[in-house]
Amino acid sequence: MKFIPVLYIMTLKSKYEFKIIIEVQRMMTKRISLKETQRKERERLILDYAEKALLEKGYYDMNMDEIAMGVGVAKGTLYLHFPKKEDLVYTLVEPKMQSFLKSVEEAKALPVSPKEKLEFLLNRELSGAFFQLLMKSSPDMTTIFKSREAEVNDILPKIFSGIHDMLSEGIREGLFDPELPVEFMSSAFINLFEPHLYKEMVEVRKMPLQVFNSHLSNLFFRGIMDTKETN
Amino acid sequence: MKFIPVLYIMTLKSKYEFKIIIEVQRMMTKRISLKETQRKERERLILDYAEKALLEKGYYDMNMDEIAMGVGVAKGTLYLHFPKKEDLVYTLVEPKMQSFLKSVEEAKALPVSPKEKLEFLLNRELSGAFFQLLMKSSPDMTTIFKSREAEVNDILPKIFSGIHDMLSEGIREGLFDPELPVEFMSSAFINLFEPHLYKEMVEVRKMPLQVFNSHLSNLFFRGIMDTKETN
Amino acid sequence: MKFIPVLYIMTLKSKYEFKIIIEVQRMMTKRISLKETQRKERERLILDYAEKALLEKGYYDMNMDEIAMGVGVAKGTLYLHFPKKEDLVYTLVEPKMQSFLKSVEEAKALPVSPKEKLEFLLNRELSGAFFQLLMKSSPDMTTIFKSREAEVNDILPKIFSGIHDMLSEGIREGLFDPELPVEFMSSAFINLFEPHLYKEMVEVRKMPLQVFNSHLSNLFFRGIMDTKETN
Amino acid sequence: MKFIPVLYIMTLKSKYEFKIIIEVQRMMTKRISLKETQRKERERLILDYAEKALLEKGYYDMNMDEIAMGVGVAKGTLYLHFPKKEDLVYTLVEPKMQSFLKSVEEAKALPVSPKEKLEFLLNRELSGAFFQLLMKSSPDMTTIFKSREAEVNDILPKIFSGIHDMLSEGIREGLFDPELPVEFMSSAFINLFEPHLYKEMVEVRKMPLQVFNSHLSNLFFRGIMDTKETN
DNA sequence: TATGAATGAGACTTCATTCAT
DNA sequence: CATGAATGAAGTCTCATTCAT
Repeated sequence: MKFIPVLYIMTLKSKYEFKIIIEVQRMMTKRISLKETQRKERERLILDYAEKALLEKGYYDMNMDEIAMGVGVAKGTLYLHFPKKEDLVYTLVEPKMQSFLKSVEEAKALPVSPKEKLEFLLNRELSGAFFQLLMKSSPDMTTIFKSREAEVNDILPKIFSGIHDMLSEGIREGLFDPELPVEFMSSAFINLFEPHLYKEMVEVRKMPLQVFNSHLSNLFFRGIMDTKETN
Repeated sequence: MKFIPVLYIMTLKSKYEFKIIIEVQRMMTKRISLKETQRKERERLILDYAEKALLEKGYYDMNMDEIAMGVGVAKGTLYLHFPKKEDLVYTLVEPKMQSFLKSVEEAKALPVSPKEKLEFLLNRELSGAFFQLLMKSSPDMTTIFKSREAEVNDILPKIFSGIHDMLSEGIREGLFDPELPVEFMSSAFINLFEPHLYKEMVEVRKMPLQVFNSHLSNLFFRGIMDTKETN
Repeated sequence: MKFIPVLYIMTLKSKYEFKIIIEVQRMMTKRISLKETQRKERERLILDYAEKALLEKGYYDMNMDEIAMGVGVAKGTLYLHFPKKEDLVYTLVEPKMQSFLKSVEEAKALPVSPKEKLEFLLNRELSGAFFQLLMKSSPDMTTIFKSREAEVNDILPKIFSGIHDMLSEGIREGLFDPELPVEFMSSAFINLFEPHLYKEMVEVRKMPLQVFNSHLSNLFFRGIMDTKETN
Repeated sequence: MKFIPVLYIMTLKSKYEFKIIIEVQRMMTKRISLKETQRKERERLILDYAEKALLEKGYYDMNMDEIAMGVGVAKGTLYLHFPKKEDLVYTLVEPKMQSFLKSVEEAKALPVSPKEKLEFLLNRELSGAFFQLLMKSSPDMTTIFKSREAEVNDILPKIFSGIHDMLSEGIREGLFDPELPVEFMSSAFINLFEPHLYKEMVEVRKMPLQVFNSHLSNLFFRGIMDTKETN
């Protein structure tokens, strides 16, 4: 059992003491909980809460106090897991970049056409992991990532070159317009993961994800298609 | 005993089932009570220092840096106790107003003559709590308390009307001069708490408080006495 | 003719220029206006405006910008007349103290009873010059006057001792209660000039000044009267 | 020509007769125009520097000290031009939104096909003013603009609906794929202004702007083209 | 190990005062 | 002389981070 006191006193005029306990129980208390498991779990909780906060408020408006309170741990505990605010955020972003990279590599390895490879990537990553790109795009993140330049520069270029390869392959196979520079295509492809369109269509207008994906994929592939092949 | 737990849950992750127990209790656990005691002590230290500073220098010339330094804590610590400078000062003034009001009400309830009621009030409050009136009188305070208008307007009018009532009672009973407007009397009575006279006589010239009080009370009651009654 | 541009632009969205001229004409353009006269006049305007501001807002909430704007001169011009904000305020207060002192001395010299002397003083100064005492009482002023200690200490003691003398005279003549310390009486007398009572009665409740004065004088003199004389 | 003189007289001494002349005129007097020019110039310098800082570091990492230093003025001077940090940034963003809106309206009014209208818009605004969208997209900006909600909500919806109209027109004329929701198209169109692609291609890889534009326009219009019309 | 009170650097902003025009 | 833009010291307040318990 764990206690999570979440307390926000608005204007306390009383001279008396009080203690508020919010008792949080897990849905299933399986008791397999070794210390390390607990640690991981808490880390998960922190990261989940932080992700939401980051997306909603941005790096600067999300503060450590709020996260500690939201997760139900002390601020000090946060710092046991993540020595810097920056670390917390980077820990959030890094696995998303890794997962994206993994998807890129899986896509590349598929025994299908380049177009289908890219569509696979789009389907796989659209719904969740394009997070990092949002992050990378925010000017804040640029600042934050400066201190992680080495690590970031290990992952992102691999992602870009993977995409680049699939697009080049498509050009070589006469599928994609050879007059469009590959870099242009790849940047535009990356842009598809940009969260605004997704948010607007899927979250606000409730367009089913599959429909959204198919529109997006149509838009892009028609756009880069080699139209001379139809002649 | 009165408990005011004000709970404001901001955004709790919802993967868990919540059971909320609001357990309100007096200081019992040693650990907590110790901390809480320390907290109170520190708050006392801050308030004491701030009161001195406020009286000596006024609201604007007293600055948070100086208070922090004087108390021996960091600036941030001050803000842990009092979110705004204003709050610090208001916390200083509010209990004095409350105490004054309480004394007024006690005085009113006494089964003695109006004159004795007012004398009781004078004796009770002269030595300490007339602070608020100094405050209210300074033009700064008027400005500062604008944001606390509601609270101030809850207390002060009660004080004034309480005094007004006792004076009216005295007039009806033929003790006080009916030709003096009650408002005049009550303003003059309030003026007795003005700290200059007190400071000069009691603090500077070391007049015993009781002597000071009796002079003051003499001065006032002779002043407002209905002299025609002797005819 | 003089131009006083008083301009407060709220949210200017226009890309165009504009100039606003407020032309202020004197009621009677006597053209006797030597430079020095103009200078004096402006100084008068500044002081008048500053006095109002000081009374309404206190020392810190009244700012030089506002005064300059209110008077219709540039901020720099203010500083030609008064090198420091402090100087401006002191220039405001000083003549009031002087005038008060003069009245005290006139009162003392009158060939009438001490009570009548003090009543003369009350009548003379109540309506205007008790200003300085308000000032002296505000904690701000204490700070400000620190830099003028020498000057202030030249005037105020004379005032107090003048009043002291008249009261002592009254005691010697058997008019005032010999059991009340003279210092107590004099402080209480000074307190009569405290502006709250005046404001409340005369300004808010529109009590005629003469009535107010007579009440005040009644209150005080009955209060300090030697009641044994009636025996 | 439009003049917006907004006059707010705060408390003018009333011993004088006033004649108020509101004389509105264009820059004529050399002196004033000189000063005004200087003012404008300095404001330009500040805005330029701030824009750079904002783009590089984001709202929170750009600080007023740094900008003042960078521009070579004192911090106070900054606040002479822009009362709040927010104002500085909004002043940066607002004209870009306005210019974009204007371009949208011009585009709509052109006597050409919807596709050509949108291409005109793309050509016109790509190189400079898509700034606002970057801004609007950053989570910070969402926060910042909360205080300007009214103003922002006056401009942005007009932009979106203008684009929406041109796209709908295109669908009606059988140019654009009727199976793609207009909202999808318009969001995708807006996305074209997203600065990453531009930066990468034009600024980093030095692709000529016209080439970049033509690629972009190709990509988009092929993407949304109604392909069934060729049948 | 977990806590949360304490810290203090640093951000924004104000305003008395100066000074070039 | 008069002006008012420019200055910068100083104040309030926030929040990432530390550390004694």
